[in-house]
Parts: sequence; C-alpha cells; structure tokens
Amino acid sequence: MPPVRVRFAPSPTGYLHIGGARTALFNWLWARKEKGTFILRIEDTDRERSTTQSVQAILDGMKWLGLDWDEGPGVEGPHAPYFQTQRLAIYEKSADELIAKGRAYRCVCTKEELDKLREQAAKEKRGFKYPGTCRDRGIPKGTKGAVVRFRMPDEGATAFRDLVKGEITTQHKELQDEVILRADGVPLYNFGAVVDDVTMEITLVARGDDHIVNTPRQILMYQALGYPVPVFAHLPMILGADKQRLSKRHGAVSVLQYRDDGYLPHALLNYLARLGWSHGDQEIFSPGELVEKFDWEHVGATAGVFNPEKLLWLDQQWIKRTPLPELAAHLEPLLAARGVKADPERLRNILPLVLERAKTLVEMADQIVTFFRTGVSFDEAAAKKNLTPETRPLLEEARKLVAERIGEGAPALEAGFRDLAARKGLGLGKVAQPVRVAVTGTTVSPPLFETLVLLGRDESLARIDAAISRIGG
RNA sequence: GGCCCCAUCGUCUAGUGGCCUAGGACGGAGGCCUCUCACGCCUCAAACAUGGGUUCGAAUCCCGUUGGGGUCACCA
Repeated sequence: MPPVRVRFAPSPTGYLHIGGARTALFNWLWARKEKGTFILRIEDTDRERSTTQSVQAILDGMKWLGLDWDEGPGVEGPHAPYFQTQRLAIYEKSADELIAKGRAYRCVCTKEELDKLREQAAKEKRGFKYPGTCRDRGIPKGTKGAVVRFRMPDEGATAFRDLVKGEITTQHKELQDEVILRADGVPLYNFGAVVDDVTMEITLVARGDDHIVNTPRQILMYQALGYPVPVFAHLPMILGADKQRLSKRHGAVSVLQYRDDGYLPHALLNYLARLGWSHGDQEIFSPGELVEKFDWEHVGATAGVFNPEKLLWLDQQWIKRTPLPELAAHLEPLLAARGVKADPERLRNILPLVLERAKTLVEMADQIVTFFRTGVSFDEAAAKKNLTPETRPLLEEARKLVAERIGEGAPALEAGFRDLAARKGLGLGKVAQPVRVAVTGTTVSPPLFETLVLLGRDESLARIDAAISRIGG
C-alpha cells in the first residue's frame, strides 16, 4: 500500500468553521495515525469570494487547533504551489489532454443563453441538462470566450465504495457535461480538485457528504485522465439545534470565536472528534489518544447536531486536565486584557482554586483578577444581606483572627474560624459568609481560607476593614 | 420535483443476528458531600420512526412508507 496522503482543501471565502475544522481533523488524524502526509491546499478559484484575510483566518484556526500540515502554505513541499490559482498551467495541460482524448470539448454557449433554457425548464417543471450544443463542433483552442466542458458518458453507471456511507451508485444519465475550465483558464471545483488530488498523489479523500454528488463525476475524470481513483470518505453534516445545516444563524461557528470565548483547543478537538466518531463509551480523548484510536469503521453515517453544552462540559474537563504551566500560558492574554500581569509563581498557586469552578478560560480569568487587585467592588445584594450591623461584630472578630493566624496557613485559619463559630453558637457558614462577601465582594468564591491566604495578610485585612467601614455605625 | 444520503433517549452515541430487561456521555430531576459556588459521588426519568418480510431468533439483514438532510452553477 502506498503511503497515506490526505488533504484538507478549504476555499478561502470565510473563517475556518466548525464543519471545516472537523473535516480537517479527521484527515489530520488519519495522516498522523498512519504516519502519512497531511496536505493543506487552498482552493481559491472563486476569485469573487476568495480573500487573503480568509486564508489567514483559516491558517490561524488550524494552528490554534494544533492541526499542523506537512505540505501547504508556509511549509511548501514537493507539489508546490498549494494555491490553486498558482497552478493554472497544470489545469490547462490536463484539459488539453482530455480534449485530445475526446473526453472534453470547448464550448461557446454563454451563461445567459443557458440560464434562459434553465428558467424555461423550471417553468415547465422539467429537469435541465446541458443539451450538448458544442459537443461535436470541434471548437479550437484560442477561441474567444470558450470554456471547456467534460463529456459525460450517456449510458451506464459509476459506483464507489465510500468508507462511511458504503456502496453508492450513480446513473450516468443523471450527469451532464459540466464546465471544467473557464475561458480565463481558472478551473471549476470538480476539475481543480481532481487534477490536484492526482498530482499531489492523494490516496484518500475525506470531505463533507455534501460532496457525494460530485464524487461520481470526479471518478469519471480520474478515469478519463488515466489515473487511479483514491478512496473516499464522506463525513456527515453538522447540524444546528433545528436540524438545519450548521450556519451563522446558529451562533458561534468560527473556530477562532471559540478561542476568544475561552475554550481550550483540546476541548474543541475532543468535541469535534466525538461528533461523528466514537470509541466505545469513552468521552475524553487527548489529541494523542485520538491519533492512536481513530478509525473509519467507527465514523457514523448520521448527521449530528452541534451541542454547545457538551462542548462546555468538555472544556471544563480539559481545564482540569491541562498542566498548570500550559493553562497559565493560555490564560496570559486574557489576564493581560484585564490589566493584570500575573506573577507566575502566585498564579500557579491560585490556579488550583479557580480551576474547579470554571467552564472556560474566560471564567477563570474573571475569577483570578481579584487576587491581583487591591480592594473589591461589592455586589449590592450580597453586601446588603451580609454586611450588616448584625454581622459587624463577627467581622471584627474575624479580622482579629486573620491578623493573628493567617501566617499559619489555611487549615489553621479554618480551625480558628470553627472555634469562633462554636463560641458564638453558630455554624461555620454563618461566620464565613459575611467574611467571604467582605473579601471577595460576592457570595460565591473559592474556599474562603485558601482565598485569604493567597490574598495575603495586608490585602485581606484591608478588605475586611473596608467592609466594616462600609457598614459604618 | 429528479437524483443521492441518513434514521437508537431532547442531544452525541455503544450496538456489526442471540451477551439488550438496549449501555455510556451531555442536558434534566432528586439526593449525598459541604464555609458559598463548583467539583465529585449516588439514584431516577428518557430511545431502537413505522409497516411488511428473512430467520429458531432482529435495534442489528431485505423491501415499502414516513421523516430529515444533501444536491441539481462558468460556487466550492
């Protein structure tokens, strides 16, 4: 068996979206598992819609996810260039070959003429098919405005065995002579993809199942060109909650949006992999495990609904599993955006405290900043309920306790507070809650005693004092 | 509409003819733990779309129906 060569071939007409990312992921996984080659090819033949910003956005998305490519933009390789618009000569040569073989021909029918016929057919509720007007006219190379059409066989059928969908057969009478090369030499999708997959020696094509209809046509082109046909794997669509194909209407669909929303790339990778693929009952997979365990047998054939809540859960799981230094690195830009330049050593001590109660990095950052600021802003409702003349004596005693024993560590502080509560005939919660509000401004926080210790003596006392004076009286 | 694909809890899925009284996960409900919030743990509710076959036996194989999706460009 020849070495595995797979590719992800996005068209740069927007950001890298969830569906594209999953296609890229499955290709990447297969390449890495088989020690093959993963190629990134930019299909920028739609000159109207392709932009360099989109190319950059796709590259950035891939990099953030850790889907590194062995050949493609930036790394090049033996089949460079990897932008289709830079490969025009190759398509022209292939098209000429096809014409010489009688498998394609030049055509001067205008789009306007054809659109008219199409409209007419629609009005009469008939299917439209290119009538083959130019099939045998022998229009020569160089004719102004001439496109190249592929000549589809009139009879018979083409079948292939898809790795996820199984046997798929298409009758040739369903096919029509489609344009493969525009007058300006820019290829259309089916042709460009085939020529590139051939020249780049692609062995397996994994893409969205919206391409199933294209596959028989492409197979016919491989055959006409005299090349071996790769294996195909058509991945089911990703749907929104309304079971419609996932789109902007469904909210966040850009991979980089998830980065900005505080998701870990491993979490998104994990989620995307499990959406359409499974390995028994296992839910959590590191990228390494994915590479090790991925297989086509367990890729499902059913379209899947994107479930943001499960992704959120996975993110939380990955926050808990990510090594602290790595987590700190992910957090750094978020903290910087909040005006905090965190001392690494201190941050490392704080992380374990907030890690358990955050589902995203954004939530974590929001919980961390209080440790690096002086003073606190009070949640009105929390203050009103907990910072009252009744709790003032408690706060004063708590202050004394903190002043005396904070140096002994969190367990000692806790013992002291339990003592205090017992003396007052109260539960620990009754004493701790006002102090929590005093120190954090809210009723929700990491464990109080650890929080105090991490805040340090001076800041803890300052905050308690501020709370007491807020009560006044 | 033609053609193609798909069909297990609300969602992601396990299941490849007997191990299925259909398993896991998210979400939901209840509980335990507890200084708050989380985490964790326990329990519960929740599905084989439908009708025919094939077979000793079907969630698993075949056919129809229904439902959903895709595609019908000089877009990809």
